Amino acid sequence: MPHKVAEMSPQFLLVWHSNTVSSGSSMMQNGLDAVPQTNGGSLHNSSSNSSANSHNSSSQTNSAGGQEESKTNLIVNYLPQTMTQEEIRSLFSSIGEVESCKLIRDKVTGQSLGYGFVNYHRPEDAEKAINTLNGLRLQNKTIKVSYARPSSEAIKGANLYVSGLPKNMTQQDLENLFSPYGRIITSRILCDNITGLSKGVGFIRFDQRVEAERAIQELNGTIPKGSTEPITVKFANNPSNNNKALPPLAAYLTPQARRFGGPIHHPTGRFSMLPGNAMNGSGWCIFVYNLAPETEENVLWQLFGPFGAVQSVKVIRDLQTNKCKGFGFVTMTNYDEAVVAIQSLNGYTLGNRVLQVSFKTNKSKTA
DNA sequence: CGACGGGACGC
DNA sequence: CGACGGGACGC
Repeated sequence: MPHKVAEMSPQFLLVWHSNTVSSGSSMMQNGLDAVPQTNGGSLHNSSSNSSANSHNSSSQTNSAGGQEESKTNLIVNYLPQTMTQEEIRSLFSSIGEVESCKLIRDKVTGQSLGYGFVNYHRPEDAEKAINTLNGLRLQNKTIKVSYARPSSEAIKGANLYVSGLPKNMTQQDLENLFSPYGRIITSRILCDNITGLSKGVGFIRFDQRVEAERAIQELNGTIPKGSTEPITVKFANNPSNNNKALPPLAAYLTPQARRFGGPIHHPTGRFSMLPGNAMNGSGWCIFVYNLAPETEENVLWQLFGPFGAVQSVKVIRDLQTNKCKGFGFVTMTNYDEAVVAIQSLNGYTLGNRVLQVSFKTNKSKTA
């Protein structure tokens, strides 16, 4: 059983909080908050969605369309904005051989739409990817990994916006209210950021458009049991027709600069501890020492992902035993984020081992 | 105590 | 009144 981050000492579990899209700037000044890990050894954020329930093996009974659901094809949601297709491939390849990988980008701007597809050769790898990568924190996001449904027109536009909910209604209450009308993919109740109290507004995403339509017909204007106010149920706004803060021209006049996270700050001459060959042109290589023999790549993703853009991770194994030789490497895109990760994770207790984390040096057995 | 990979230009 | 953290089906 591989170690999970959640099993580590809680006081060391650091999570990156930032509202800014990672642009490689002054991230060191921003706060790192210690996050008390609720026990359980799982990073899965089951409170924010319900898809796990919907994708049990029992749900493989085909729904109306009669389409067989793929057991190798995954949809990945809530990806960090800067994450590239190759980084996604790198992440999912840590589980097993990936057949194909596709990050969905805006057709005109080229910006990531924050989701993509990963298809494995083997169903067991897809299952393992869900078990180990769903809920993984990467930068300021918590990714979601679930089986992709067969693509069809029937599943599009099935997201509902619900308002007028009683303030004491829970996510589970909301699901109970809507579940008679179809298979719920995600649900959410919006809460005030400060008070944490419900805003009486939520979202329900159904599997099928027709399910959403029927829920509107049946529930819009009705008064939930125990409430006095009728709820409004309608289709959610389409994010592509966003009326958000004007996405000014400048934003996609220089998409390249953003894609690569902005200028890299070379520490040359300004610091006594030079990373030296830690920088390999497209990232900063970090050495992680004192990993347990059973360590798998996903552990490194869990450790470093919250601190910023991770390009790749590697657990070094003995060729005969296939056990980790006690160390590994992580390549991060941005120097500032790498520094914070090193400062935060060096000395971190993983299991019963104290990690040593630093920029990679030149040391090697043959040199 | 221990400690820094490995694929591999090839169109 | 309200619009997610977060553009969910191949952009």
